[in-house]
Amino acid sequence: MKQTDVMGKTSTTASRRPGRPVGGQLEVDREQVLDAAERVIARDGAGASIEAVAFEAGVTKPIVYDRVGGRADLADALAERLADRMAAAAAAAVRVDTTLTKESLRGFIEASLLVVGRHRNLFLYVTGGTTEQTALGRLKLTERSTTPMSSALIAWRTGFGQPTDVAEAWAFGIVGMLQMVSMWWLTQDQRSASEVAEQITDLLWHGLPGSGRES
Amino acid sequence: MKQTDVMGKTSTTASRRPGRPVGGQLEVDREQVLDAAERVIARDGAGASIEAVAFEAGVTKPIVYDRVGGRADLADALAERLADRMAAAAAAAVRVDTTLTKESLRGFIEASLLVVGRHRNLFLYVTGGTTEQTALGRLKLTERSTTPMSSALIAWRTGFGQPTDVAEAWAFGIVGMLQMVSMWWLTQDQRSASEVAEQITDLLWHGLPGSGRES
DNA sequence: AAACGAAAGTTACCAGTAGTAAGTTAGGTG
DNA sequence: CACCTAACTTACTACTGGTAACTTTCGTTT
Repeated sequence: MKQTDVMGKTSTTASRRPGRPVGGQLEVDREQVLDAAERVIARDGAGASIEAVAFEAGVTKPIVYDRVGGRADLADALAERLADRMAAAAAAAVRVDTTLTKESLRGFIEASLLVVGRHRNLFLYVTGGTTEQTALGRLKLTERSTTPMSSALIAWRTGFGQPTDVAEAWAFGIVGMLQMVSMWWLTQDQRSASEVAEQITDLLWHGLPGSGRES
Repeated sequence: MKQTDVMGKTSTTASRRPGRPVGGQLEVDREQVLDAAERVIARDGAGASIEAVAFEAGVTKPIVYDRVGGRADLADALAERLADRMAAAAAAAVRVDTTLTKESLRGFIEASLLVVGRHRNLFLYVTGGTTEQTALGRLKLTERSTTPMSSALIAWRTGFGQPTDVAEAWAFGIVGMLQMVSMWWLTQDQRSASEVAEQITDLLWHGLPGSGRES
Protein backbone atom coordinates (compact mmCIF):
# COMPACT_ATOMS: atom_id res chain seq x y z
CA MET A 1 0.00 0.00 0.00
CA LYS A 2 3.09 2.18 -0.21
CA GLN A 3 2.54 3.81 -3.59
CA THR A 4 5.16 6.53 -2.91
CA ASP A 5 6.47 6.85 -6.43
CA VAL A 6 6.42 4.92 -9.63
CA MET A 7 8.72 7.04 -11.67
CA GLY A 8 11.61 9.08 -10.38
CA LYS A 9 9.45 11.93 -9.16
CA THR A 10 7.49 11.79 -5.96
CA SER A 11 3.99 10.96 -7.05
CA THR A 12 2.75 14.34 -5.82
CA THR A 13 4.26 15.98 -8.85
CA ALA A 14 2.61 15.47 -12.19
CA SER A 15 4.41 14.98 -15.45
CA ARG A 16 2.60 17.83 -17.16
CA ARG A 17 3.34 21.53 -16.81
CA PRO A 18 0.88 23.65 -14.90
CA GLY A 19 -1.57 25.88 -16.65
CA ARG A 20 -4.35 25.37 -19.09
CA PRO A 21 -3.66 22.55 -21.56
CA VAL A 22 -2.87 23.50 -25.13
CA GLY A 23 -5.93 21.89 -26.64
CA GLY A 24 -8.17 24.01 -24.48
CA GLN A 25 -10.21 20.91 -23.74
CA LEU A 26 -10.60 19.06 -20.46
CA GLU A 27 -7.72 16.73 -19.92
CA VAL A 28 -9.84 13.98 -18.37
CA ASP A 29 -13.54 13.98 -17.64
CA ARG A 30 -15.48 12.52 -14.77
CA GLU A 31 -15.92 9.12 -16.35
CA GLN A 32 -12.21 8.75 -16.97
CA VAL A 33 -11.46 9.55 -13.35
CA LEU A 34 -13.95 6.93 -12.24
CA ASP A 35 -12.43 4.43 -14.64
CA ALA A 36 -9.01 5.15 -13.20
CA ALA A 37 -10.38 4.74 -9.70
CA GLU A 38 -11.77 1.34 -10.59
CA ARG A 39 -8.47 0.27 -12.09
CA VAL A 40 -6.36 1.30 -9.13
CA ILE A 41 -8.82 -0.23 -6.67
CA ALA A 42 -8.94 -3.47 -8.60
CA ARG A 43 -5.15 -3.57 -8.70
CA ASP A 44 -4.04 -2.20 -5.32
CA GLY A 45 -6.98 -3.07 -3.12
CA ALA A 46 -9.74 -1.21 -1.35
CA GLY A 47 -7.36 1.08 0.52
CA ALA A 48 -6.64 3.16 -2.54
CA SER A 49 -6.03 6.83 -1.85
CA ILE A 50 -7.33 9.79 -3.80
CA GLU A 51 -3.78 10.60 -4.82
CA ALA A 52 -3.29 7.13 -6.25
CA VAL A 53 -6.48 7.56 -8.23
CA ALA A 54 -5.27 10.90 -9.54
CA PHE A 55 -1.93 9.42 -10.51
CA GLU A 56 -3.58 6.55 -12.30
CA ALA A 57 -5.74 9.03 -14.17
CA GLY A 58 -2.65 11.00 -15.14
CA VAL A 59 -3.71 14.15 -13.30
CA THR A 60 -3.37 15.65 -9.85
CA LYS A 61 -5.56 15.57 -6.79
CA PRO A 62 -7.48 18.84 -7.27
CA ILE A 63 -8.72 17.50 -10.59
CA VAL A 64 -10.25 14.53 -8.85
CA TYR A 65 -11.89 16.83 -6.36
CA ASP A 66 -13.20 18.98 -9.16
CA ARG A 67 -14.56 16.11 -11.21
CA VAL A 68 -16.10 13.83 -8.61
CA GLY A 69 -15.85 15.61 -5.26
CA GLY A 70 -14.43 14.21 -2.04
CA ARG A 71 -13.80 10.67 -1.01
CA ALA A 72 -17.40 10.06 0.00
CA ASP A 73 -18.64 11.24 -3.39
CA LEU A 74 -16.14 8.99 -5.09
CA ALA A 75 -17.42 6.01 -3.15
CA ASP A 76 -20.98 7.02 -4.00
CA ALA A 77 -20.25 7.26 -7.69
CA LEU A 78 -18.47 3.92 -7.74
CA ALA A 79 -21.32 2.40 -5.78
CA GLU A 80 -23.76 3.62 -8.38
CA ARG A 81 -21.68 1.99 -11.07
CA LEU A 82 -21.49 -1.28 -9.20
CA ALA A 83 -25.19 -1.26 -8.43
CA ASP A 84 -26.00 -0.57 -12.05
CA ARG A 85 -23.75 -3.38 -13.14
CA MET A 86 -25.48 -5.74 -10.74
CA ALA A 87 -28.86 -4.62 -11.96
CA ALA A 88 -27.80 -5.14 -15.54
CA ALA A 89 -26.46 -8.60 -14.82
CA ALA A 90 -29.63 -9.51 -13.01
CA ALA A 91 -31.77 -8.13 -15.81
CA ALA A 92 -29.77 -10.15 -18.31
CA ALA A 93 -30.29 -13.29 -16.27
CA VAL A 94 -33.96 -12.96 -15.42
CA ARG A 95 -36.92 -10.66 -15.59
CA VAL A 96 -37.95 -9.48 -12.13
CA ASP A 97 -40.16 -6.64 -13.23
CA THR A 98 -43.70 -7.86 -13.13
CA THR A 99 -43.70 -11.49 -12.15
CA LEU A 100 -41.45 -12.65 -9.35
CA THR A 101 -40.90 -16.34 -9.17
CA LYS A 102 -38.58 -18.36 -7.00
CA GLU A 103 -36.44 -19.11 -9.99
CA SER A 104 -36.10 -15.46 -10.97
CA LEU A 105 -35.18 -14.59 -7.40
CA ARG A 106 -32.52 -17.24 -7.46
CA GLY A 107 -31.18 -15.89 -10.73
CA PHE A 108 -31.09 -12.38 -9.35
CA ILE A 109 -29.15 -13.45 -6.28
CA GLU A 110 -26.66 -15.52 -8.18
CA ALA A 111 -26.09 -12.76 -10.71
CA SER A 112 -25.43 -10.31 -7.88
CA LEU A 113 -22.97 -12.69 -6.29
CA LEU A 114 -21.08 -13.17 -9.50
CA VAL A 115 -20.76 -9.44 -10.08
CA VAL A 116 -19.40 -9.01 -6.57
CA GLY A 117 -16.93 -11.80 -7.18
CA ARG A 118 -15.79 -10.17 -10.39
CA HIS A 119 -15.33 -6.78 -8.70
CA ARG A 120 -14.13 -7.95 -5.35
CA ASN A 121 -12.00 -4.97 -4.37
CA LEU A 122 -14.48 -2.48 -5.68
CA PHE A 123 -17.18 -4.10 -3.61
CA LEU A 124 -15.01 -3.89 -0.50
CA TYR A 125 -14.19 -0.26 -1.23
CA VAL A 126 -17.80 0.67 -1.72
CA THR A 127 -19.20 -1.14 1.28
CA GLY A 128 -16.40 -0.01 3.58
CA GLY A 129 -17.26 3.42 4.83
CA THR A 130 -14.99 5.60 6.93
CA THR A 131 -16.40 8.25 9.20
CA GLU A 132 -19.86 8.70 10.59
CA GLN A 133 -20.89 10.67 7.54
CA THR A 134 -20.04 7.95 5.11
CA ALA A 135 -21.43 5.31 7.43
CA LEU A 136 -24.86 6.81 7.05
CA GLY A 137 -23.82 7.76 3.53
CA ARG A 138 -23.42 4.12 2.69
CA LEU A 139 -27.09 3.95 3.45
CA LYS A 140 -27.70 6.47 0.69
CA LEU A 141 -25.67 4.44 -1.72
CA THR A 142 -27.49 1.31 -0.75
CA GLU A 143 -30.65 3.06 -1.74
CA ARG A 144 -29.42 2.81 -5.28
CA SER A 145 -30.04 -0.89 -4.90
CA THR A 146 -33.04 -0.71 -2.63
CA THR A 147 -35.09 1.75 -4.65
CA PRO A 148 -35.66 -0.53 -7.63
CA MET A 149 -36.19 -3.48 -5.36
CA SER A 150 -38.66 -1.51 -3.30
CA SER A 151 -40.61 -0.60 -6.43
CA ALA A 152 -40.55 -4.18 -7.60
CA LEU A 153 -41.85 -5.37 -4.25
CA ILE A 154 -44.61 -2.78 -4.24
CA ALA A 155 -45.68 -3.67 -7.75
CA TRP A 156 -45.58 -7.35 -6.99
CA ARG A 157 -47.52 -7.17 -3.76
CA THR A 158 -50.01 -4.76 -5.24
CA GLY A 159 -50.68 -7.33 -7.91
CA PHE A 160 -51.74 -9.75 -5.20
CA GLY A 161 -53.65 -7.22 -3.15
CA GLN A 162 -51.23 -7.41 -0.29
CA PRO A 163 -50.22 -4.39 1.83
CA THR A 164 -47.17 -2.57 0.51
CA ASP A 165 -46.06 -0.73 3.62
CA VAL A 166 -43.49 -3.43 4.26
CA ALA A 167 -41.71 -2.75 0.98
CA GLU A 168 -39.10 -0.31 2.24
CA ALA A 169 -38.04 -2.31 5.27
CA TRP A 170 -37.98 -5.47 3.22
CA ALA A 171 -35.90 -3.87 0.51
CA PHE A 172 -33.27 -2.70 2.96
CA GLY A 173 -33.30 -6.02 4.67
CA ILE A 174 -32.83 -7.98 1.49
CA VAL A 175 -30.05 -5.70 0.28
CA GLY A 176 -28.32 -5.99 3.63
CA MET A 177 -28.63 -9.74 3.54
CA LEU A 178 -27.17 -9.81 0.06
CA GLN A 179 -24.28 -7.55 0.97
CA MET A 180 -23.31 -9.57 4.00
CA VAL A 181 -23.66 -12.88 2.24
CA SER A 182 -21.53 -11.54 -0.60
CA MET A 183 -18.85 -10.48 1.83
CA TRP A 184 -18.91 -13.85 3.51
CA TRP A 185 -18.90 -15.65 0.21
CA LEU A 186 -15.75 -13.76 -0.83
CA THR A 187 -13.90 -15.49 1.99
CA GLN A 188 -15.12 -18.94 1.05
CA ASP A 189 -13.29 -20.72 -1.74
CA GLN A 190 -15.22 -23.94 -1.59
CA ARG A 191 -18.79 -22.87 -2.09
CA SER A 192 -20.05 -21.98 -5.53
CA ALA A 193 -22.18 -18.95 -6.20
CA SER A 194 -25.10 -21.05 -7.32
CA GLU A 195 -24.97 -23.10 -4.13
CA VAL A 196 -25.09 -20.03 -1.91
CA ALA A 197 -27.72 -18.40 -4.11
CA GLU A 198 -29.86 -21.49 -3.77
CA GLN A 199 -29.64 -21.45 0.01
CA ILE A 200 -30.42 -17.76 0.35
CA THR A 201 -33.27 -18.07 -2.09
CA ASP A 202 -34.73 -20.85 0.01
CA LEU A 203 -34.61 -18.64 3.07
CA LEU A 204 -36.11 -15.62 1.37
CA TRP A 205 -38.79 -17.54 -0.42
CA HIS A 206 -39.93 -20.15 2.07
CA GLY A 207 -38.99 -18.42 5.29
CA LEU A 208 -37.22 -19.82 8.29
CA PRO A 209 -39.54 -22.77 8.87
CA GLY A 210 -38.25 -23.76 5.46
CA SER A 211 -39.18 -26.67 3.31
CA GLY A 212 -40.11 -28.85 6.26
CA ARG A 213 -42.57 -28.03 8.97
CA GLU A 214 -45.67 -26.13 9.96
CA SER A 215 -45.83 -22.40 9.51
CA MET B 1 -14.70 16.73 15.64
CA LYS B 2 -11.92 19.13 16.56
CA GLN B 3 -10.88 17.75 19.93
CA THR B 4 -7.56 19.66 19.94
CA ASP B 5 -7.39 20.46 23.61
CA VAL B 6 -9.67 20.51 26.59
CA MET B 7 -7.34 21.98 29.13
CA GLY B 8 -4.57 24.43 28.41
CA LYS B 9 -2.18 21.83 27.11
CA THR B 10 -2.40 20.38 23.64
CA SER B 11 -4.11 17.05 24.09
CA THR B 12 -0.99 15.19 23.00
CA THR B 13 0.55 15.88 26.37
CA ALA B 14 -0.74 14.02 29.37
CA SER B 15 -1.19 15.51 32.80
CA ARG B 16 0.94 12.86 34.49
CA ARG B 17 4.72 12.71 34.58
CA PRO B 18 6.45 10.09 32.49
CA GLY B 19 7.85 6.98 34.04
CA ARG B 20 6.44 4.11 35.97
CA PRO B 21 3.56 5.10 38.24
CA VAL B 22 4.22 5.23 41.97
CA GLY B 23 1.90 2.42 42.85
CA GLY B 24 3.74 0.09 40.55
CA GLN B 25 0.37 -1.05 39.25
CA LEU B 26 -1.15 -0.58 35.82
CA GLU B 27 -2.73 2.81 35.54
CA VAL B 28 -5.70 1.62 33.47
CA ASP B 29 -6.45 -1.85 32.19
CA ARG B 30 -7.97 -3.01 28.94
CA GLU B 31 -11.55 -2.80 30.16
CA GLN B 32 -11.14 0.78 31.27
CA VAL B 33 -9.74 1.75 27.89
CA LEU B 34 -12.72 0.13 26.20
CA ASP B 35 -15.08 1.92 28.56
CA ALA B 36 -13.41 5.20 27.71
CA ALA B 37 -13.70 4.42 24.02
CA GLU B 38 -17.42 3.80 24.38
CA ARG B 39 -17.88 7.05 26.25
CA VAL B 40 -16.04 9.19 23.75
CA ILE B 41 -17.78 7.49 20.82
CA ALA B 42 -21.18 7.95 22.41
CA ARG B 43 -20.42 11.60 23.06
CA ASP B 44 -18.42 12.75 20.03
CA GLY B 45 -19.66 10.41 17.34
CA ALA B 46 -18.30 7.52 15.35
CA GLY B 47 -15.31 9.47 14.06
CA ALA B 48 -13.50 9.27 17.36
CA SER B 49 -9.72 9.06 17.11
CA ILE B 50 -7.40 6.85 19.10
CA GLU B 51 -5.94 9.93 20.70
CA ALA B 52 -9.36 11.08 21.86
CA VAL B 53 -9.91 7.66 23.39
CA ALA B 54 -6.57 7.84 25.15
CA PHE B 55 -7.36 11.31 26.47
CA GLU B 56 -10.74 10.19 27.74
CA ALA B 57 -9.05 7.28 29.49
CA GLY B 58 -6.56 9.67 31.07
CA VAL B 59 -3.54 8.10 29.38
CA THR B 60 -1.60 8.49 26.17
CA LYS B 61 -1.78 6.77 22.84
CA PRO B 62 0.85 4.07 23.32
CA ILE B 63 -1.13 2.79 26.30
CA VAL B 64 -4.12 2.25 24.07
CA TYR B 65 -1.94 0.42 21.58
CA ASP B 66 -0.53 -1.71 24.35
CA ARG B 67 -3.89 -2.56 25.90
CA VAL B 68 -6.12 -3.17 22.91
CA GLY B 69 -3.92 -2.94 19.82
CA GLY B 70 -4.55 -0.85 16.74
CA ARG B 71 -7.70 0.73 15.49
CA ALA B 72 -8.99 -2.45 13.92
CA ASP B 73 -8.55 -4.35 17.18
CA LEU B 74 -10.37 -1.60 19.02
CA ALA B 75 -13.29 -1.88 16.64
CA ASP B 76 -13.25 -5.64 17.06
CA ALA B 77 -13.31 -5.45 20.83
CA LEU B 78 -16.12 -2.92 20.83
CA ALA B 79 -18.02 -5.04 18.34
CA GLU B 80 -17.75 -8.00 20.66
CA ARG B 81 -19.16 -5.93 23.48
CA LEU B 82 -22.04 -4.70 21.37
CA ALA B 83 -22.79 -8.18 20.06
CA ASP B 84 -22.77 -9.55 23.61
CA ARG B 85 -25.10 -6.80 24.73
CA MET B 86 -27.48 -7.60 21.89
CA ALA B 87 -27.35 -11.26 22.71
CA ALA B 88 -28.05 -10.53 26.36
CA ALA B 89 -30.97 -8.28 25.54
CA ALA B 90 -32.38 -10.90 23.21
CA ALA B 91 -31.92 -13.62 25.79
CA ALA B 92 -33.67 -11.48 28.37
CA ALA B 93 -36.58 -10.95 26.03
CA VAL B 94 -37.04 -14.44 24.69
CA ARG B 95 -35.54 -17.89 24.68
CA VAL B 96 -34.26 -18.81 21.22
CA ASP B 97 -32.17 -21.78 22.27
CA THR B 98 -34.21 -24.86 21.64
CA THR B 99 -37.57 -23.80 20.34
CA LEU B 100 -37.81 -21.06 17.77
CA THR B 101 -41.22 -19.58 17.29
CA LYS B 102 -42.33 -16.62 15.27
CA GLU B 103 -42.94 -14.69 18.45
CA SER B 104 -39.48 -15.38 19.81
CA LEU B 105 -37.95 -14.33 16.49
CA ARG B 106 -39.88 -11.12 16.64
CA GLY B 107 -38.67 -10.51 20.19
CA PHE B 108 -35.11 -11.18 19.16
CA ILE B 109 -35.26 -8.69 16.30
CA GLU B 110 -36.92 -6.00 18.33
CA ALA B 111 -34.43 -6.40 21.15
CA SER B 112 -31.56 -6.08 18.70
CA LEU B 113 -33.05 -2.96 17.21
CA LEU B 114 -33.48 -1.37 20.60
CA VAL B 115 -29.89 -2.06 21.57
CA VAL B 116 -28.71 -0.46 18.35
CA GLY B 117 -30.90 2.53 19.05
CA ARG B 118 -29.45 2.85 22.51
CA HIS B 119 -25.86 2.65 21.23
CA ARG B 120 -26.30 4.48 18.00
CA ASN B 121 -22.80 5.91 17.62
CA LEU B 122 -21.14 2.74 18.79
CA PHE B 123 -23.07 0.80 16.20
CA LEU B 124 -21.97 3.20 13.50
CA TYR B 125 -18.38 3.02 14.66
CA VAL B 126 -18.39 -0.75 14.70
CA THR B 127 -20.10 -1.29 11.37
CA GLY B 128 -18.08 1.41 9.65
CA GLY B 129 -14.80 -0.12 8.59
CA THR B 130 -11.92 1.78 7.11
CA THR B 131 -9.39 -0.05 5.00
CA GLU B 132 -9.62 -3.36 3.24
CA GLN B 133 -8.36 -5.16 6.32
CA THR B 134 -11.16 -3.90 8.50
CA ALA B 135 -13.69 -4.40 5.75
CA LEU B 136 -13.06 -8.11 5.84
CA GLY B 137 -12.38 -7.71 9.55
CA ARG B 138 -15.91 -6.57 10.03
CA LEU B 139 -16.79 -9.98 8.75
CA LYS B 140 -14.84 -11.49 11.61
CA LEU B 141 -16.63 -9.31 14.08
CA THR B 142 -19.94 -10.17 12.56
CA GLU B 143 -19.12 -13.77 13.26
CA ARG B 144 -19.50 -12.91 16.91
CA SER B 145 -23.17 -12.55 16.13
CA THR B 146 -23.44 -15.23 13.53
CA THR B 147 -21.82 -18.05 15.48
CA PRO B 148 -24.55 -18.33 18.13
CA MET B 149 -27.20 -17.87 15.51
CA SER B 150 -25.64 -20.54 13.37
CA SER B 151 -25.63 -22.95 16.28
CA ALA B 152 -29.22 -22.12 17.08
CA LEU B 153 -30.24 -22.71 13.49
CA ILE B 154 -28.40 -26.02 13.38
CA ALA B 155 -29.97 -27.19 16.61
CA TRP B 156 -33.38 -26.10 15.49
CA ARG B 157 -33.24 -27.67 12.07
CA THR B 158 -31.71 -30.83 13.45
CA GLY B 159 -34.70 -31.09 15.75
CA PHE B 160 -36.91 -31.23 12.70
CA GLY B 161 -34.68 -33.49 10.69
CA GLN B 162 -33.90 -30.80 8.14
CA PRO B 163 -30.50 -30.40 6.51
CA THR B 164 -28.18 -28.03 8.38
CA ASP B 165 -25.74 -27.10 5.66
CA VAL B 166 -27.65 -23.89 5.09
CA ALA B 167 -27.01 -22.68 8.62
CA GLU B 168 -23.89 -20.64 7.99
CA ALA B 169 -25.13 -18.82 4.92
CA TRP B 170 -28.45 -18.18 6.61
CA ALA B 171 -26.79 -16.84 9.73
CA PHE B 172 -24.69 -14.35 7.80
CA GLY B 173 -27.68 -13.39 5.75
CA ILE B 174 -29.87 -12.77 8.75
CA VAL B 175 -27.20 -10.78 10.54
CA GLY B 176 -26.60 -8.70 7.43
CA MET B 177 -30.31 -8.07 7.09
CA LEU B 178 -30.49 -7.00 10.70
CA GLN B 179 -27.52 -4.69 10.41
CA MET B 180 -28.82 -2.94 7.34
CA VAL B 181 -32.32 -2.65 8.71
CA SER B 182 -30.91 -1.21 11.93
CA MET B 183 -28.95 1.35 10.01
CA TRP B 184 -31.98 2.33 7.98
CA TRP B 185 -34.15 2.43 11.07
CA LEU B 186 -31.72 4.88 12.70
CA THR B 187 -32.57 7.38 10.00
CA GLN B 188 -36.31 6.97 10.43
CA ASP B 189 -37.95 8.87 13.24
CA GLN B 190 -41.48 7.83 12.51
CA ARG B 191 -41.36 4.08 12.64
CA SER B 192 -41.24 2.28 15.94
CA ALA B 193 -38.89 -0.59 16.65
CA SER B 194 -41.76 -3.00 17.14
CA GLU B 195 -43.31 -2.03 13.83
CA VAL B 196 -40.10 -2.67 11.91
CA ALA B 197 -39.43 -5.84 13.89
CA GLU B 198 -42.86 -7.09 12.94
CA GLN B 199 -42.28 -6.48 9.27
CA ILE B 200 -38.86 -8.12 9.19
CA THR B 201 -40.16 -11.05 11.19
CA ASP B 202 -42.90 -11.52 8.64
CA LEU B 203 -40.37 -11.66 5.86
CA LEU B 204 -38.03 -14.02 7.65
CA TRP B 205 -40.76 -16.31 8.84
CA HIS B 206 -43.20 -16.50 5.97
CA GLY B 207 -40.87 -15.67 3.11
CA LEU B 208 -41.41 -13.31 0.23
CA PRO B 209 -44.73 -14.77 -0.96
CA GLY B 210 -45.83 -13.63 2.46
CA SER B 211 -49.15 -14.01 4.16
CA GLY B 212 -51.11 -14.01 0.93
CA ARG B 213 -50.53 -16.37 -1.92
CA GLU B 214 -49.29 -19.73 -3.04
CA SER B 215 -45.85 -20.90 -2.03
C1' DA C 1 -3.36 43.78 -32.08
C1' DA C 2 -2.84 44.43 -27.06
C1' DA C 3 -5.13 43.83 -22.74
C1' DC C 4 -7.80 41.34 -19.76
C1' DG C 5 -10.59 38.05 -17.54
C1' DA C 6 -11.98 33.29 -17.25
C1' DA C 7 -10.75 28.41 -17.53
C1' DA C 8 -7.92 24.46 -16.58
C1' DG C 9 -3.96 22.88 -14.45
C1' DT C 10 -0.09 22.12 -11.05
C1' DT C 11 2.45 23.18 -6.83
C1' DA C 12 2.76 23.61 -2.23
C1' DC C 13 0.76 23.59 1.77
C1' DC C 14 -2.32 22.58 6.15
C1' DA C 15 -4.57 19.73 9.51
C1' DG C 16 -5.40 15.50 11.38
C1' DT C 17 -4.37 10.69 12.42
C1' DA C 18 -2.48 5.81 12.90
C1' DG C 19 1.44 3.95 14.59
C1' DT C 20 6.23 3.76 16.70
C1' DA C 21 10.96 4.72 18.47
C1' DA C 22 13.31 6.83 22.05
C1' DG C 23 13.60 8.80 26.48
C1' DT C 24 12.10 8.81 31.66
C1' DT C 25 10.89 7.28 36.20
C1' DA C 26 9.78 3.75 39.71
C1' DG C 27 10.06 -0.94 41.49
C1' DG C 28 12.38 -5.22 42.15
C1' DT C 29 16.69 -8.29 42.50
C1' DG C 30 21.59 -10.22 42.82
C1' DC D 1 24.38 -0.33 45.69
C1' DA D 2 24.15 -1.36 40.76
C1' DC D 3 21.39 -3.00 37.34
C1' DC D 4 17.55 -4.69 34.89
C1' DT D 5 12.78 -4.50 33.87
C1' DA D 6 8.07 -2.57 33.84
C1' DA D 7 5.18 1.16 32.93
C1' DC D 8 4.75 5.38 31.43
C1' DT D 9 5.24 10.00 28.44
C1' DT D 10 7.33 12.65 24.76
C1' DA D 11 8.33 13.35 20.34
C1' DC D 12 8.49 11.82 16.02
C1' DT D 13 7.45 9.62 11.22
C1' DA D 14 4.52 8.58 7.40
C1' DC D 15 0.50 9.30 5.12
C1' DT D 16 -3.91 11.07 3.77
C1' DG D 17 -7.93 14.12 2.75
C1' DG D 18 -8.63 18.59 1.44
C1' DT D 19 -7.55 23.40 -0.12
C1' DA D 20 -5.34 27.96 -1.13
C1' DA D 21 -2.28 30.10 -4.19
C1' DC D 22 0.10 30.32 -8.33
C1' DT D 23 0.76 29.43 -13.58
C1' DT D 24 -0.39 28.98 -18.16
C1' DT D 25 -3.53 29.11 -22.09
C1' DC D 26 -7.82 30.43 -24.49
C1' DG D 27 -11.32 33.57 -25.88
C1' DT D 28 -13.13 38.08 -26.02
C1' DT D 29 -13.40 42.99 -25.84
C1' DT D 30 -11.70 47.49 -26.76
